[in-house]
Amino acid sequence: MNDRKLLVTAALPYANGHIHIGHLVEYIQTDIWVRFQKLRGKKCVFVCADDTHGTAIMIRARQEGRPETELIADMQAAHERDFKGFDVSFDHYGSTNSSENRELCNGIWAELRTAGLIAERDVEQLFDPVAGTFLADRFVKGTCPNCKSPDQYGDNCSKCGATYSPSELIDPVSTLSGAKPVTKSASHLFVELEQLHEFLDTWTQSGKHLQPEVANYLKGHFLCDPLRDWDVSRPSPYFGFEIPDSVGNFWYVWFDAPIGYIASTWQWCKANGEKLEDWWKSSSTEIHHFIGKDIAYFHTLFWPGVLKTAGYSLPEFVHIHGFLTVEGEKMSKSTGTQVQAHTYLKHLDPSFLRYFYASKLGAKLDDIDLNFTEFVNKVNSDLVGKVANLASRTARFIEATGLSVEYPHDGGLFAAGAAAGERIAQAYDQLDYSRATRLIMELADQANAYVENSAPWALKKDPTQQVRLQEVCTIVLNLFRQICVYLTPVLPKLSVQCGQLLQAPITHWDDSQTPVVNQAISKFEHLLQRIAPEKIQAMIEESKEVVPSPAAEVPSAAAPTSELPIDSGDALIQEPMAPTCTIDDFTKVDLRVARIIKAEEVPEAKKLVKLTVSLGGDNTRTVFAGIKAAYTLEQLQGRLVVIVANLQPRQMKFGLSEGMVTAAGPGGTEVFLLGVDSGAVPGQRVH
RNA sequence: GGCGAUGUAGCUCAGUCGGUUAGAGCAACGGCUUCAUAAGCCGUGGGUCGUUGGUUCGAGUCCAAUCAUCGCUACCA
Repeated sequence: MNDRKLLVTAALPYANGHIHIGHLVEYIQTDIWVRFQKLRGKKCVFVCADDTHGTAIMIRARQEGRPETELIADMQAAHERDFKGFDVSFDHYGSTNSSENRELCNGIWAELRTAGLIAERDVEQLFDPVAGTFLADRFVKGTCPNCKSPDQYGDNCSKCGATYSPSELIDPVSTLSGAKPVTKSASHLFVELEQLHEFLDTWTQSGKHLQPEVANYLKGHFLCDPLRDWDVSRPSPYFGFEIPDSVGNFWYVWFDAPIGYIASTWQWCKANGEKLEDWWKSSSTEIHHFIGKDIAYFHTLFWPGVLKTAGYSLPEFVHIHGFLTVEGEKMSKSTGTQVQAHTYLKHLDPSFLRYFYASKLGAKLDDIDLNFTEFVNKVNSDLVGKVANLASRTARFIEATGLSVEYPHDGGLFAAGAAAGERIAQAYDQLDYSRATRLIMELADQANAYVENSAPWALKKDPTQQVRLQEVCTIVLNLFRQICVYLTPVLPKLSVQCGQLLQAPITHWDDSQTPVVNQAISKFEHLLQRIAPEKIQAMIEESKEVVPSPAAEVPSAAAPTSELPIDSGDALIQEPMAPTCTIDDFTKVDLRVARIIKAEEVPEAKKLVKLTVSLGGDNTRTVFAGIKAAYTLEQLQGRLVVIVANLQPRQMKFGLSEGMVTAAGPGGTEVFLLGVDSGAVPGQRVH
């Protein structure tokens, strides 16, 4: 079994955004596992690539006025820089936009055809005549055909929950150009996954390839019903690979993305004189995918189905991890908790995040939380106070003499540490890094206690104890080195530094089993700097996206300052301009100033607040607004707002809503009610 | 509301097959030490294992119900 090779992949980052600390959970988790396997002497190859295709890339490139290839090249360079900065050490980092990937897609496609899994049928889709492109569901808005709610996306209604195709929308509008889309029929290609149902049932439920929670989830959500056909083609124009036997059609990005794993391996093979078959079509190679829980479906149903059909090896295991929360909440740009990799690197040592994640990660797919207080405490206490301190408090004593010629008696400490190695290795192998780090810290505690009891600083002052001093330091530095060996997968830099200090590089896990003796040592230099809490603060500040607070908005409107803030164009890109409307269209909408006379909690609702607004006199309305997370009841009580007064009342779960309160912002805590300058009174119309 | 999970010390978590008095780290408190980056060592306090019921000689662990929290989703007119 030991000659088995490992091929490891992490999910392919999409070329539409930068790497942030949430992504890094996965890359660090995977990198630790790979480094561990290599340190144990396993043949292990770690490949990844940028995921480059799809409508989003095409649109973005257009907005930036440059070719897609330029956009994806820039983004890939940024991704690789970020990964390097965090010591994520891919053996090869490719791109899904490669000739290898195209060739593999062709081959796999042919196999799917031969197996009779591909069906073709027409799909009515909306086409934007101005932008000259078919519109993905998210690029179309219109009125729900079921409940007549306006401003709904193309696939389902967020109001009544109806699902439909974009072509059924009433008065559809392209969010790209604002043009009225036309319905065009296009031929789409589907993979009939249901034909593989039995195989997928067996594979996912075998208990060997997936975490039990995942197998359970698939069984309850997908495998209990017939599997739906998968639409894997998109009509031109589309940024991707054209399907060879279906001119004008391109593979959907999710078809060619996982094939990118194989393509990247192939590129690695070419560069290293290896054969792809040995890695993807051989029982002597175990394939391990590491992914987040959001893309479980693709990797556990569609992907095994494709591999099986095309004659490639199936993954030995798909390791699925949870998400990162920061301070107990989802990452957010406005609070600065969605820290980008390059921002982190400006302020903090990547080793710290690697260690912190390791100390929190288990094999389950629970989310992990980054609490900054805990982060600072843990890193400073464990890495600096315990581990680095071992070298720091002994190395200088024996800079002149070096290590003892023979390893002295240490009361069995080194042997106990060596014996712990198998338990630590097992924890790493099972992805239980929190256990591994806990076990390692026990060793550090014992080593520090040994320093305390041996009191080298006292020995130093006694000229008759110089040999003993050298022995004690030899022991402590070897315990330190043993710990560094065990931490090598997590902290490769510390491992190298330790190798330099003792002039004995750490190259194998078994370096933990034998002490280094009779050896000069290098001059001691600090290995790690403690985290100053101010650095965290600075990092968060830099990560905050400028979002004007409601409080700041009012004075700036009343008293314009001489310095205008620089506003990014992100909001407009996020939600493109609606098509031109006439003044008649506008006057159909009756906007009125209203006063919130009562704001009530709706206990069962997560987002809704029940408002009673007055338009003056006896004229009051009940309005439900999705602003619970952004405002307290006290803040709402009494204030003036602008409402859409002639909106058709809507029956909601908690009552009838007779209007809409206007607000800007993406939602959640970022909702900003429109206010009016003083002087306006309820009932006045907005012109 | 649907689906998935999770509730163990102030915080983050471990707790194997049901078995003695439920553990660790961090934080807190007291003492010691001064080699070390305000690091280290020893000690102390702190838990009705969410709640209720059940199975059992015995339940943190198994079963049922219930409550709470988190994620996705629905409800943002």
